[in-house]
Amino acid sequence: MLQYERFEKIIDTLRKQPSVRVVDLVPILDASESTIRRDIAELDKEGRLKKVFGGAIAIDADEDPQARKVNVQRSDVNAKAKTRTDEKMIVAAYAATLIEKGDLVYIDAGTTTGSMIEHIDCYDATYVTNGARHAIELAARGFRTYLLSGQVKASTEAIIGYDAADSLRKYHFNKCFIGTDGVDQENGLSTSDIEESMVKTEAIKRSEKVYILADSSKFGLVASVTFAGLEAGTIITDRIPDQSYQAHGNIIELKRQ
Amino acid sequence: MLQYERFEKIIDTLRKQPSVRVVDLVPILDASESTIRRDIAELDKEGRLKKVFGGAIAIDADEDPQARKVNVQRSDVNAKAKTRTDEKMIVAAYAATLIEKGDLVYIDAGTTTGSMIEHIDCYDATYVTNGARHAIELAARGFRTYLLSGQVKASTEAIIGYDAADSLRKYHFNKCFIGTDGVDQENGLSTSDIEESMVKTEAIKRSEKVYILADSSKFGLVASVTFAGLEAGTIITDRIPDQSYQAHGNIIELKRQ
DNA sequence: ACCGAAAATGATTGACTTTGACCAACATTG
DNA sequence: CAATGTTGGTCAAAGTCAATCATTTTCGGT
Repeated sequence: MLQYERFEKIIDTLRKQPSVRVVDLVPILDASESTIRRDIAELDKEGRLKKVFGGAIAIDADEDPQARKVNVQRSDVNAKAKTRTDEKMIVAAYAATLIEKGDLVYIDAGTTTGSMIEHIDCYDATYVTNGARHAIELAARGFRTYLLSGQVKASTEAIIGYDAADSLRKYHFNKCFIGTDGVDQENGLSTSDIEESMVKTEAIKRSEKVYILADSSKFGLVASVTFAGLEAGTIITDRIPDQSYQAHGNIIELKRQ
Repeated sequence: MLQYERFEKIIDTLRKQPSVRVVDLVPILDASESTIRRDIAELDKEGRLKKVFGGAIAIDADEDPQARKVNVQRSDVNAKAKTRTDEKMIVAAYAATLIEKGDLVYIDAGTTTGSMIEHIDCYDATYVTNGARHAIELAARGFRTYLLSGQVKASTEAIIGYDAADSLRKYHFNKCFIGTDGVDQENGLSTSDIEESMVKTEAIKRSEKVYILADSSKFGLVASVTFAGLEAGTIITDRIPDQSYQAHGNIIELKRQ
């Protein structure tokens, strides 16, 4: 392994935990204690971590690193939630009205779909979601709520991966509401996480009616992984920025210019 | 554990409670009294806490330093007016130290097990839980976290019922940490919700080592549904109120009378 | 492709630091 | 005042460190 790789792995480890011991790094880096000590000494000299007896601690030691980490990740979610609030809310509020008596509904994790929850008023329906926080809110509001199993992704509080996609297989939804990071003519609907995309794809496959929630800022964007084509469902948006998308015909534009 | 980690944990403990005794820190830090005394002496020298006879007290930054001095004089660790939360915290903090490298750990939903999370420092382990809030917190702190599938109970934010118990069946845990509403000689371990009890029973069945977290107030109580006998696992408590329980032999009592 | 210098690595070692156990002295409680 | 809990000092054991050296890898020059 390259010295550079070890440096990155050490720094990366200290991003995930406040401190690390030399001996704990041995199996991670597959290098001798001597080498790791030299690495830590070098990184300390560069000011990228603080060397202490027995190991190293992440820089900015004054702060409580645990609290800091939680705050950082929470603010990830919060920051995204605050951007384009109005547009998202218009989209979310309309989507919520589509839920009808007796529906089995899937609600994708994400900020836009999360905004739906406060607008939902159909108690004679069952809700399934992969958003841990969504599930808590839905249950607190008295809706019959089910959560998927699987790994929890910290930044979005979503259940993702193979396990989550697999636990979707028992359901046959009437309607599903899916968020997206990008809507593009050529590349369809895309998201930044491949494990999230697996869940979205599976949910779409298992639903009679598919609604994609995308505020106008998402058009023209392409994220890492395409999880479906534009024709996969009905796109709900506040405004279509580019008329060429209308050729698809399955777009609901809420705020006509 | 690095000296730095102990420092942080001591300071962290003092953020949650105004004072702490040396002997109470032993199970939390998994270090000897000698070491903890040295740590407290060092932290006192750095001005991050105030060393007093028997333990340490927090230095409240918001307070007027003059007033603080008065408090220092008056405040006596040995005049312990501990609340129930303190007892839960002692139990939870100790339980967290039991998690080791490579473990596959199950953490039951509930407040006592929830208190464990802030004390967990083993990043080389995998965590499975049926607590939606627990999963969010664990993931936010950077732990590899999995959530069970199933219905979400609003009042406890727990995933419960047949589906949850079923989704446990794929796992084989090294350790599980289970909360309980009652610990009784005759009626064993009990909880108030039959659907929660199903999950607890299944988790216990699927774990090599079983830890029951029960602060001293739980002894002698019987809730609606028994989910296991007293012999099902090791009971961790702050204090055993009735010596007759010691006949079972698998009880860890953290706070000697 | 081959060579030799330079750099990186892993093992070893003696010095140094930290830790836990012990204990006699001291403080607190009832 | 007796019983109990706490303290700081000492010591041996365990853990960690930096320095050193032999070996391996990398790299530039031929």
